[in-house]
Amino acid sequence: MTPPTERPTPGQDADGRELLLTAAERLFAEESYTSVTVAKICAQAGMATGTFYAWFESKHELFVELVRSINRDVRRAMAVAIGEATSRNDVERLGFRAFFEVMSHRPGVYRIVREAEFVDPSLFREYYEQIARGYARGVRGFQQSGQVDPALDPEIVAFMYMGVGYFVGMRWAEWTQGRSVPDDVQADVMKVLTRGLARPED
Amino acid sequence: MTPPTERPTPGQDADGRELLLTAAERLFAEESYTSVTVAKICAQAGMATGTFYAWFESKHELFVELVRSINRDVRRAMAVAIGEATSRNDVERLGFRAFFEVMSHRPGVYRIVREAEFVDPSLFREYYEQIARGYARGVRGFQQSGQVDPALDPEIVAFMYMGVGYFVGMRWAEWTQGRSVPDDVQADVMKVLTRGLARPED
DNA sequence: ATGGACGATGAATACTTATTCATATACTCT
DNA sequence: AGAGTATATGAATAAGTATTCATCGTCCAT
Repeated sequence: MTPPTERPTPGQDADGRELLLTAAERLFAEESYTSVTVAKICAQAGMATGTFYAWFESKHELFVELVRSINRDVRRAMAVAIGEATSRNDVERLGFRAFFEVMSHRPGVYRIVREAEFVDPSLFREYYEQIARGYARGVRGFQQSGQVDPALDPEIVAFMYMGVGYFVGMRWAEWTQGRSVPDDVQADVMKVLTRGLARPED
Repeated sequence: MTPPTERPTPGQDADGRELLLTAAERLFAEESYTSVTVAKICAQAGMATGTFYAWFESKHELFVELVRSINRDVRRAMAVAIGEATSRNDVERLGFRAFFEVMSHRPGVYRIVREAEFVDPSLFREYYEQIARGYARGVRGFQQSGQVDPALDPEIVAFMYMGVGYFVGMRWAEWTQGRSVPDDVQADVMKVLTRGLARPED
């Protein structure tokens, strides 16, 4: 009824929201939205079922926040990895590597993003459209500096990037035991994209 | 209230399974597995709830059969479209076009395939691994005939194809009103893949 | 006619699960 | 110590839904 304090206590005050989000991530990474019950999340977080509603309005609200926080983490990890790099080759290589690394180190985290399509379709679109805008901006820059064929539509290229990352990540970071995308797989992906997007005359 | 007998589907014995599968496809294309109830499927198919279990063991069994039949349909449509074509350019162009056409003409059908990941994960993997094997075989052939860089791993290329088809199809065949992938989008996709997979010396 | 096979029916069952609420605990300030 | 506040508890509630079952129609071979 009374919503919890607007801003979580600044320190590491074992915020109930954080606790629940962490517990939920672990569970949603393995099981579907439907089969992960509020009771299970609370058990995993070490609290009673009713406490859930002191921190979240509903199971759905927690899921939305979880997806948004994953989005932030992935974007930040890629931005940090890319750092000051500016050449297309470096940016692409470091970006893909960071993306695959998140998928490997937080197993199943991307499964959650995928399931968002069925839990909250507009959230799912929001997620990918935001990422696509960022990629398209990058592509446009490379077109201006002559590193990408200017005849290509940046949005199409962005969706191609995402599709490749999604499927290759799913296959090698999630479907295999090693749970990390091997270097030679990344190398082949880079090779195809490097040649595929280059200006024709090169 | 209901006509005397269930209307015999033209040309076939009025198989309850077919009726239910068709009704279910329409519903699953729009709503999630959870929110499509057995009662709704039966209402859509024009039969009473209990009748469902005369034709299927469970809601889950119907879903599995639906995904398998979509898989067959997609593969057949692509095979028919490709026909006798043998050049890489024709095979790719016709294959992608056929795939996007299925997504456009049976709106939401691919949503069902995607949701399979959460309803029955092994079914989902089975689906994509089967398709990947087919694509990889094709890629290997093109490598032998010198139309694809022989240094690339066919399985990696297959997953890249699938990722691109998946995301581009989702964005242009499902997220837009027109609900069909425009020719210039297909052209850009083809351009990138054609160059990206070609042998380096070309 | 008639028996019975094959479906069809839809109310009843059995179970699951999100959410609420009356109550308890812990901690802070005076 | 006592009042006040924030958070925790977990049993009870309410709603939803897959599946079952006793019963009913329709058709066809005898």
